[in-house]
Amino acid sequence: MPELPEVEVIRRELAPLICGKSFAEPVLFYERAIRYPRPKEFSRRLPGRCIVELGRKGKYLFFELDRGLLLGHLRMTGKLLYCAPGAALDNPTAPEKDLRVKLPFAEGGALYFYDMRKFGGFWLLEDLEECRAAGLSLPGPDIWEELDESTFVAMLQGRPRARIKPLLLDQHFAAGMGNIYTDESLFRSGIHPCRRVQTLTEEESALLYRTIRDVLAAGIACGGTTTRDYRDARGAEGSFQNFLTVYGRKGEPCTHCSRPIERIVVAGRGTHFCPHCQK
DNA sequence: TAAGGCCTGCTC
DNA sequence: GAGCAGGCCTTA
Repeated sequence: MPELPEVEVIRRELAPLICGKSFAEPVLFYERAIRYPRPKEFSRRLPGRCIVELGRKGKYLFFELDRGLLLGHLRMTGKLLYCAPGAALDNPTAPEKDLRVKLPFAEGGALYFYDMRKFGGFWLLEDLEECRAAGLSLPGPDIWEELDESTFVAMLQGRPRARIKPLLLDQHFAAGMGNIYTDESLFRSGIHPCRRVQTLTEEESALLYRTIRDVLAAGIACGGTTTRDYRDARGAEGSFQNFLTVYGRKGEPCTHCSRPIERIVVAGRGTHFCPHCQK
């Protein structure tokens, strides 16, 4: 599922391809993928608006327009594929399978939004003030772009009672971490996912920050993690799944101590860890 | 803090 | 054929 590295890979691929282009009339195959405003209003307002810049905050894509802002979120199974003018769409499955929205450009070419599970969607805002009306609560600081070590450690100190894994997954605390990269970061830091933040030493908090950065950097360098559905904007798979140490490896030997990896449920999420190496 | 809801396809 | 997978919102 797309987490920060996957969304960042897509952003980097798409930016040079679509910046400067203007949207034409969208084609909605699944209207509920348009979260705000109403689908008809969305289709009326979007055409003619030009993409100035493609940004990212947490797992949201920010299409900054000459007027307003288009937000996109892929949730679990969303894919955003770019098709150049006159080229065949390089969809690994059938062209129509799971296609929810087509966003054509006036200059030719189009973005295709696929989403098997229909969780992802788009919000068209005139400005950031409109978020509340759109039912959006914007994420906290991006953990890759907007937080340095001392800030992150101080933020942790402000949440002493929280358990570390649910806190890392809280997008309002810090944006970008999902289940896979959180489990990997905690294993590589030797920290048990259920630890209360107040039991972490300052050294452990700092190590966790640096480990998170290393893991996210590796994920980005690998083009993301494809456990099942994820594809980048060209339809290609990532390769970080080949370097996972705990996620999806229940029962397999720990890469460090060879004892079996365990899977428990923490705050409703499947959580993979090594009980021997993570304290 | 925890749960339910949104979804579909795969696993048991 | 039920239950699980999970990001993020809402509700309790």
